Amino acid sequence: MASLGELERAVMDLLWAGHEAATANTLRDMLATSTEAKGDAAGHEGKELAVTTVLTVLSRLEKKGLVERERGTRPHRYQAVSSREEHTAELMHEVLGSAPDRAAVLAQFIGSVTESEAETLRKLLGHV
Amino acid sequence: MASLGELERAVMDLLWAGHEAATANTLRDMLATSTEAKGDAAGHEGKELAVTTVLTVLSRLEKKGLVERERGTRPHRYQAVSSREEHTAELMHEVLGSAPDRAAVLAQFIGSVTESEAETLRKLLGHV
DNA sequence: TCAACTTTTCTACGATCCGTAGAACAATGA
DNA sequence: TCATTGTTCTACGGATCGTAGAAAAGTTGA
Repeated sequence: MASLGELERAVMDLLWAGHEAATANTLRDMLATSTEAKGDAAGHEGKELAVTTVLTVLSRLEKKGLVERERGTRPHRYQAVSSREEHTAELMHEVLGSAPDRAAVLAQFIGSVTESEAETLRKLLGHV
Repeated sequence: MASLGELERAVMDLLWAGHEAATANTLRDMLATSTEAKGDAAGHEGKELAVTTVLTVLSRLEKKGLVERERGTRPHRYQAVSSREEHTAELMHEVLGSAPDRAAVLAQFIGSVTESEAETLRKLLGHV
């Protein structure tokens, strides 16, 4: 109930990266130039999208609770409801929460974490 | 690229729970009775599905790499490729992996973990 | 070997989601 | 008030999923 499409994700990435509230037009331009000019790998973006397209995805993202907009200003300004980190962590909890044996999942999870991440975790858990 | 539909999930739950390889017929019966007779909350299951329906989802799950089948025996027998825990942990890694700042996500994640889970994690990380 | 039955594969349809955008409507500025 | 800019409505095509019939393939008792 919170999976994103490719364009939706691209928009969230911009909102998360930028980040102050942005208008649909700004986002359209950003989408047109982002990841472009790299000439390298699969140039995902670089398409000149119609503004209505951007507005549609923004509405959908709003409905999903990922984005909120200021309706006061005229060109509405959109921003992410939570940071990418919060959102991602929340997703992780969602995934974890759907399991009957959380401890076992955590064990499995920790088992395949890089050493540096393990170190990060140890610090975060600050075992006294 | 690994999100499951409602029925697909129900089938995986059975394969993960039961858990020896099962035939499509067995699964159909299990789906019909599982979560039924509870008369309580939303009785999700309890539908008598057509066997072909079950076979279809099993094929799709196979294509997704979540299920494998023994083609030798005649009623093919299906089983989960990995345990629910492995799968869930993998999903968590997938979610985490898509973030630029993994450490920040982990911090956020740890921040909202229950104390008992924090304890579990400390043990798993075996300080020192 | 053949008919009857079981199992699997093929094909398909409706619902929902997502990318995409035109048409229509609303606000704003001159 | 009119032209411009921004927003909402409506819609369509592709993909995924629940659902299952039709057809093909395999199995088995006689």
